[in-house]
Amino acid sequence: MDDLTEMLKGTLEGCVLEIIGSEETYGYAITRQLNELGFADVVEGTVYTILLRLERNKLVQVTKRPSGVGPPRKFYSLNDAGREELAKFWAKWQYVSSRINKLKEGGR
Amino acid sequence: MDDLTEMLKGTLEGCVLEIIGSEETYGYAITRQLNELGFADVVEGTVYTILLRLERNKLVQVTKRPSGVGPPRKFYSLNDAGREELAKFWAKWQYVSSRINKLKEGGR
DNA sequence: CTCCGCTACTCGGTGATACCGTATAGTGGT
DNA sequence: ACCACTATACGGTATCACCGAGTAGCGGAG
Repeated sequence: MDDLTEMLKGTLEGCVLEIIGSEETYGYAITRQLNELGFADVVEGTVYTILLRLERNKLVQVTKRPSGVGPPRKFYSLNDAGREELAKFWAKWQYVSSRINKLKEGGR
Repeated sequence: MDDLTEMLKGTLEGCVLEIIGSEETYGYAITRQLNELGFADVVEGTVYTILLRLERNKLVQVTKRPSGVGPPRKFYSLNDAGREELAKFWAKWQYVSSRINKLKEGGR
């Protein structure tokens, strides 16, 4: 599958929110999860920029813990604002994807 | 539904391609179709930038015709490259939306 | 012991895209 | 004469994913 970056705009951040929401985790591991999920070309730098943005926007709680196999990890979990944002993301996704699928099926 | 613009990045162009692919039409009418389809906040300016880009990328054939109710209209139809691009768009959409839905259903 | 590889995060800069506001212009109604 | 609707163009903006280089900790191969 060739370049998906443009189509991921606005959705990748939501995916990261979902991953954090289901389990407290950290940037490097999130990148690996996204890769295994099929977003093979997503690299660390991209995920870290998203995480820093989430932190700046106060949607996550951050805890730094030593790793044992490398530098310390920054663990992220959602706060109330983050959970609200996640819910809004899925509502938008539901809305947009249903309209696009309707267009695809010739719904006009 | 609040602001969808970020989520439409990378998909709105595909939607316009689909609309053009199903019927030869012009910018103003495409905007109205998108609005009726549920993308209520998409305005003319946005559609015209997409159309100019499609033209620049040689994905469409353009014919100018008088209107009778206003200035002349530029009618767009897909050429071979445009049809190919449209097929690629739907393949990408299928790929991305299925992965995101899997993530949503807790597929990890 | 030094180099390499894997883990792990930061940050400045780039390119693509949708959006906004404004301008231009044709037609018809008041 | 003005306004509303139709119709297109264009310069500037914000946001986002991406890229590349840098920093840093740990363990194993040579």
